Amino acid sequence: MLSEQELIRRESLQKLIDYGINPYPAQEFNRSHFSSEIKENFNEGEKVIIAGRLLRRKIQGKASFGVIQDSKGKIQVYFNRDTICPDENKDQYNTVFKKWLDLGDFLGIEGVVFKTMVGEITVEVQKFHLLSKALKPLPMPKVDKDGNIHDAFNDPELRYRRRYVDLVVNEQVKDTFVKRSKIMSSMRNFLNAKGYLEVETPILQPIPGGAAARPFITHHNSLDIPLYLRIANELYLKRLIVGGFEGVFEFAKDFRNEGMDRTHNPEFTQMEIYVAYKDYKWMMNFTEEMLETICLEVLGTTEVSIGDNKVNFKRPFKRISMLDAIKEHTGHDLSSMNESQIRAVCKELGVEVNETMGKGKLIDEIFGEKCESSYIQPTFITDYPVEMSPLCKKHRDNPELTERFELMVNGKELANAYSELNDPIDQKERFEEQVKLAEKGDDEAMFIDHDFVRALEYGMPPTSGMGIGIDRLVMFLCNQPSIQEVLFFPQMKPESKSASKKLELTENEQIIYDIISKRKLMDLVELKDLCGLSNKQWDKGIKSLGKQNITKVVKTDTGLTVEYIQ
RNA sequence: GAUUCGUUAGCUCAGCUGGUAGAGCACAUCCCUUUUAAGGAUGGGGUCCUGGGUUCGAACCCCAGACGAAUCACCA
Repeated sequence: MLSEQELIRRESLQKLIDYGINPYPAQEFNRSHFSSEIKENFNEGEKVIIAGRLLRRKIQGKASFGVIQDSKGKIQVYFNRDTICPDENKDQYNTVFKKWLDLGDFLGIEGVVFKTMVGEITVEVQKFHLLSKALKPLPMPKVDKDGNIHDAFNDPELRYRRRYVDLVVNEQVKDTFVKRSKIMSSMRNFLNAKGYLEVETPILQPIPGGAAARPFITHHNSLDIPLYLRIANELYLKRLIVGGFEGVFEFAKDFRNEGMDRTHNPEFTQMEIYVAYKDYKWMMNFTEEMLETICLEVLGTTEVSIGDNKVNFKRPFKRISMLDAIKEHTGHDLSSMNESQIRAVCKELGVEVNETMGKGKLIDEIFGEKCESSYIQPTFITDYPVEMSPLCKKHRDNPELTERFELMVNGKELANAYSELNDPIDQKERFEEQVKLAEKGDDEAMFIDHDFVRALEYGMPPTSGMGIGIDRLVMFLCNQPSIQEVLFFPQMKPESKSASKKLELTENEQIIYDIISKRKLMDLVELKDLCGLSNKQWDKGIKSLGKQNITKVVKTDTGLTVEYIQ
């Protein structure tokens, strides 16, 4: 069902066509300037050709002001009837411009730059060309002198579902995505400059490996096998290190079939990098250098506001081992405790645990509950328990720990890195432990990837690998509280199809219709009784019939009568 | 998954104790030649999220459902 405004626009469209104007012309439109160039280099009297969307229009008789928005911003345009129509025929202004154009249409404009009396840089239109007609009205937010936004288009659901509209009317949304793109190219440039190779590895994987997560599953018809959408690309990148590359990285879309909230989308982007002959200590230096460089390139500063916090990405970042972090925050030194002692600590601290958790998992729980959220400034948490990290080398000094770090920022994990496990026999055993977990019902335990073990058997040099969540990094650097704000098209439930046409009468309407269409005219109360419907059903039915112009309720001296309209 | 709040015109939102739905912007008609969110006059526009129920009467009360947001839980 079209709204009145949409119907009017379709009529205007037809009138334009009848008048001989093609509302969707094919040919290229050559511009001389972007809006920003005109404003940055004001040059009174300069002839310019611009193009964009008509976003505001104020008609005041023979003159009108408008605003054209192009990809670089907005600029005011001035339409004067006698400039546009120097001859007798004033159609171009009076009819084409005033009556048949609408807000949202794309126009090409040839004109001259000047400043209005109020001092705003403006293009006086000499000729305008319709480049594309818009049939739906855009929301029209306005900003007043005090910076208040009126009629803001700010319903998150509508904004995400119609991101194209969001981008047109909310400039700051565009800024976020421009920044996202800059962050990614800055990171890519940094990695390329270090001499590492950007690669692409399979998204459809027969064995989803490299992380603990539930995968999406699909099916390949001609092979007749299940395939999984990748949850990580770690195992493939490490195969490439086996193959002899010095360093490889990939910006990877990963997919995890888990809950959605403001920090989790089913598909998200991770950058993973693996560098031969390095360890996790080297990777810490590398990571902080990369992040500092990106901040300076994209923001011009290492200082970032994230919510109420000020975060500084200036090197060096704080480093602390997980056990030291726990000691610092709880006063408990777990380093020499056994499992039952740690379990007692959990109880004392009020950390919820269950019987299936081993020593490592207990330590991880304590850290997650008591420490994680307090690391606002970038901090490397190092040396995780071995059970939590089946792809990571055991610590050189302590076999219960691994050479692993996570980078915490604003109380959240941003990056995760290892000295990669390259002992094939150890790797196979760790996989087998995961299988035992799976048999116990852990639906996130890893599958055994025999080919990956085989690759390690051919020999992988010592390697350090790191994964960094791009969406989360963008959230931090753009100070956005939700992942949906940094994804163009966040996953959403499908729109309901309740808009399905209701041309036919409902059951209740049909009952009323059957009676009144034979009698043509009758008393309302009598009709209602004859129908035998409940009050609500009657009320809805008769109102709906009235709206569809099938019946009409007429008030008379004696009461109400219902009339059937042919 | 739990709790709370919300869903009314194209957009942003009012709508009291239940009594036939309102405003601003946008739209339409007319007037207006340099305006700064908003010039003037007039007018049109509604599945009050959906379905039931209570009631003489429901946008409003009750039940069920859909969708969304926030918080929490779970999860990287």
